[in-house]
Amino acid sequence: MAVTMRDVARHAGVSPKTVSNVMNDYPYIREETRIKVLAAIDDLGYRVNISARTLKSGRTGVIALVLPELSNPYFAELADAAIAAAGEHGLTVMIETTNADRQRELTALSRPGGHLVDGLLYSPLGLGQEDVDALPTRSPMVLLGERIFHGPVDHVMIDNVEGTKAVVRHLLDQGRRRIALLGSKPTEQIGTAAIRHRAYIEAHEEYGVPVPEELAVSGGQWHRSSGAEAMNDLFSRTQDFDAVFALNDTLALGAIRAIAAQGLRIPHDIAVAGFDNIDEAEYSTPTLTTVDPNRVHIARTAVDLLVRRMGGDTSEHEELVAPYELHVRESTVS
Amino acid sequence: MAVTMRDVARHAGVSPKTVSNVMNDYPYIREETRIKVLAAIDDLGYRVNISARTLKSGRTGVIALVLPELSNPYFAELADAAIAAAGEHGLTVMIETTNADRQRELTALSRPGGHLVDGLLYSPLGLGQEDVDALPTRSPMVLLGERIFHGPVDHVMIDNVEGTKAVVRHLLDQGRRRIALLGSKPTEQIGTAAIRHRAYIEAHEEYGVPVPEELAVSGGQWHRSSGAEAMNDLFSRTQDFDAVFALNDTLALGAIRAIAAQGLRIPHDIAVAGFDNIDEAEYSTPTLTTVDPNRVHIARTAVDLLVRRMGGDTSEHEELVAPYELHVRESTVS
DNA sequence: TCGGTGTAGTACATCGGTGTAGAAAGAATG
DNA sequence: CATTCTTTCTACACCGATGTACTACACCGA
Repeated sequence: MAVTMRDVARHAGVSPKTVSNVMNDYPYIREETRIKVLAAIDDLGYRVNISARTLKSGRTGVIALVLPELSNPYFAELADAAIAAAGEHGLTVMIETTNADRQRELTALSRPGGHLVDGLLYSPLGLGQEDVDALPTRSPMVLLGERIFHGPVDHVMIDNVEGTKAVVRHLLDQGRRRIALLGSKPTEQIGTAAIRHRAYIEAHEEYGVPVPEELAVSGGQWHRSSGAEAMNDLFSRTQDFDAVFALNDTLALGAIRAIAAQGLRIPHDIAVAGFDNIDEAEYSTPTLTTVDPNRVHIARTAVDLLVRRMGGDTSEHEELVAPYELHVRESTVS
Repeated sequence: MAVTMRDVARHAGVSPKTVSNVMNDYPYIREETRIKVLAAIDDLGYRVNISARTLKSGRTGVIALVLPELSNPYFAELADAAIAAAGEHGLTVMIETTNADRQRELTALSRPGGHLVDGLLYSPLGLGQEDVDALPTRSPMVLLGERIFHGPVDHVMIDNVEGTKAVVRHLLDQGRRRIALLGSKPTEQIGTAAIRHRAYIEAHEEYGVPVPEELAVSGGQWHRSSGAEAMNDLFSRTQDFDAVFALNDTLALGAIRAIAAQGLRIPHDIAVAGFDNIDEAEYSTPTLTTVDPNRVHIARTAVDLLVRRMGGDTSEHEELVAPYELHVRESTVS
């Protein structure tokens, strides 16, 4: 059996509550006693039982991060950033993946594990605005991503509109006039794809450049493989385009692969740009022009907000947008 | 305040214990009573308090996965596989990252969260054989990786020796005779780097090819950036090599970048091979020849072992090696 | 009729901490 | 000297579930 507070108390010759007080930095403890207790803790290798503490105090020191999958570098890097940010608050992160499945995302909201965590960072991909009522109004939670808006929770977003416009403008500035769009989701009115798609159209309109509707290709799961497939799809229909804007970096990297396989040169024949600025974008061949949504900022902001809510802050819910940054690399300029 | 078992019991007109019995599928319950209780649970939206259950039963349904970082795709993909494997057993995964820092890896072993998890999947990078005594002998744990051997725990390993030999033999078979080694750690006697380095030497010896000691370059953190730097290092010293074996894929991808920057062609001038078979290896330009250590197998094996131990199995500790697979791609053959 | 077995449910203690109230001792105040 | 305050520590109940032990009843066979 594990060592308990009782054991420590006996060993130190004090009451269990005094041990508890020492552990929780209760101010009125004689230095001598504190040392005695700490020594006993050390001697016996005592560790608090979080479950017991939780039962009484209601706190676990754990927050959950719910996201689609870690295989996607964007989410992996976001998770790393969130873990680091949580660590600064002394919190541990429990990661749950949903594969972007709506049902699994919904159950993640009501898991019994809900009792085990103090708060939730929630990044759904399968939900939609109609699920807004499923969001918990009482337990602390911060929403990430673009599937639901104006929910009863704090929300940290990527600056999709301005970020997308910046990269599309950049392509237009390079003289590209036939920019294919990779990864669109024609059936969806909401979500990241729809928002970026609209911004892509708006950027065209600002420049008075006709929107090449026929160059929009849907791209499934936004993996590398979908990027390559979508690209090959497009090639089978037309060669009449001089740039590709992929809705995320993995799509773009898959596309680069497919373009190279056609024997075409990037950016000379076709310029390619993505979105996310994953680590890989800086080391691909060619390096990838992309928008950095500022993961570190997002993670830190989200965790800070969550911590505030966990602390009982009930002020108005916030909707925050992280500042983006455009990184111009080889795939669009030579 | 949340709904408790008492509330449900009162609502259903039974004792709290009966509610507990219903929830735990205790066989001797009248169908009528069961329905009454389930209805009450539904009515009140009751969810068990895991902490309370844990306190009494000692089980949480959560396992921890300790690894260096998620930004490294190898670990991210391993984590995904582990989460999936754990899910099949109804377990949730709590991920903890250590940045390969020895101290943080050691504290991860004794965190208070230790009470919160039923078992531990542990993948250290900073520890060494001298830390073998720090491993817990009592709580269920499965060791991953190559930093410690013959510990008091189960151990699932990559087939580093045969995997490395296979890829080096492949390079030699292609007629390459001056194979640079990227990412070596000269100061370390143990660990993945040392094992793969030795296997690289052995493969040379099997073929009677002299080992080009001067072509071994150390590579820090095994990131893309370190790969590029190491490669540039090497170029600044010599051009007398016709292949590069990078000790992992991210190093290899960084190296590919640096080689391309020199205006050299892959594999014509220099062949490149890696280790890990991350998703990216299949979509890089050129695609990367590499060894697949079989993450899915590793994750599933490790979780299965852990579940057995959590179930109280105290049989002899196992050391298992996952079967590797060599993937030959463009970076070594044209 | 009696005892044995199986079914259905309950009472109570308990897991390991922490909040609350308060006791004991000495210091400060009037 | 009595009173109040401060510091230090303790006793006890309780968080919410579950294991153990027990009651009660029905049914069976002898």
